Amino acid sequence: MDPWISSQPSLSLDLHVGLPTLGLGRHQAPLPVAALAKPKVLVEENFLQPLKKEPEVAALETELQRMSEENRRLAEALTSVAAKYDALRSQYTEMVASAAVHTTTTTNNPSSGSEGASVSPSRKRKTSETSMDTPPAAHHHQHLHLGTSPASAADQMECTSGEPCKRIREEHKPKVSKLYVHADPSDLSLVVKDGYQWRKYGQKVTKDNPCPRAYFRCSFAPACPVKKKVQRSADDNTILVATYEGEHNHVQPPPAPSSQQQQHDGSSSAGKNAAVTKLPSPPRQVAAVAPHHTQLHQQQQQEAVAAMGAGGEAVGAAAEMIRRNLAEQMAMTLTRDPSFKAALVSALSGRILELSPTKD
DNA sequence: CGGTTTTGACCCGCGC
DNA sequence: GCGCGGGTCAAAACCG
Repeated sequence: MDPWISSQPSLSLDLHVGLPTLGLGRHQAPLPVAALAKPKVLVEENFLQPLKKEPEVAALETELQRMSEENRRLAEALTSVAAKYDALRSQYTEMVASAAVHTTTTTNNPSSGSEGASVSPSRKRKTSETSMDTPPAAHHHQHLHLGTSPASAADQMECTSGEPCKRIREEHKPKVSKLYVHADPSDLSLVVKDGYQWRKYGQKVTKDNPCPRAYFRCSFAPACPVKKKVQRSADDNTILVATYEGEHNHVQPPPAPSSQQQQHDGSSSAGKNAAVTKLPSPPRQVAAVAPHHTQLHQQQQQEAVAAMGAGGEAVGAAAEMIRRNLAEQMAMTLTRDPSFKAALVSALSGRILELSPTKD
């Protein structure tokens, strides 16, 4: 999400009050020279101030620094969240529009009915991700809104669609999460950049989707149980659906040291998938649900703080990292917040009612 | 040369 | 029990 945030129009929330806190690190470089040149002057200047105000001013300055830094972070985070929300909303609107077209033309078997209609209706087994009974947009709605536990969302779908809730087996399945990534439709590779290193071990053409599904294993740690399935959405082939199973038992592999902008492409070690990195912009994360990411971001943040404490030139990068992770966590927290979800659902459902001309 | 991708074959669970 | 379909294996090919 990172580089495109900077390209977003500023919300002008950064008041720029006080000293440029993050610039302090950079300003510290020339400072020692001046300090060495005339350290006394600075002290004397302070002492020339009225004795009454001196501690107040110092305290205020400190407070101002802290506030401005906090303000800056919050502004960044807010910008990120707003941009994400905007992308998500536009994507959702697209899906709703396409789903409306599908549902008005065919009530059942919305996926063009080419393959699904030819087989018997009971030819549906696991209902792992795309069942043919419900409009595909419904799945997207579920995953967009119930990001944290799509498995339970699937359960809910199963129950609401009239079938018995026989999903007990999935209870003890590894954690399943889905990630929707906007990708170039001309790009045939099924690579989703998520910061981890993956090794492809299989590819299959599934029945309900003409696009093949790729199977990946985490190759960063040999014992890592996480698996990933990537497949293009049946309705919108510009969307890659990555399904994660399990949780990583290791930290996120560090980004390539030279190219910091590619930090989320852990699978770029192989030569061919460079096609994905050629995307004009980083893949827009339409709906991200990867619970394990939060921990890793926290860890990254701690590392960044540690790097910041070390000082030097890493301060800028560390601060950037902190802001980035802060924004990530805020977005994650928002998407996890039930009240936020409820508000989002109500807002979007209102939007649906507006978009759909007449249904009842 | 080591790691990754490709791809056909095989395994296994589920519905009938 | 059989067939279908998803998931995995493993050998060959590929790549840096």
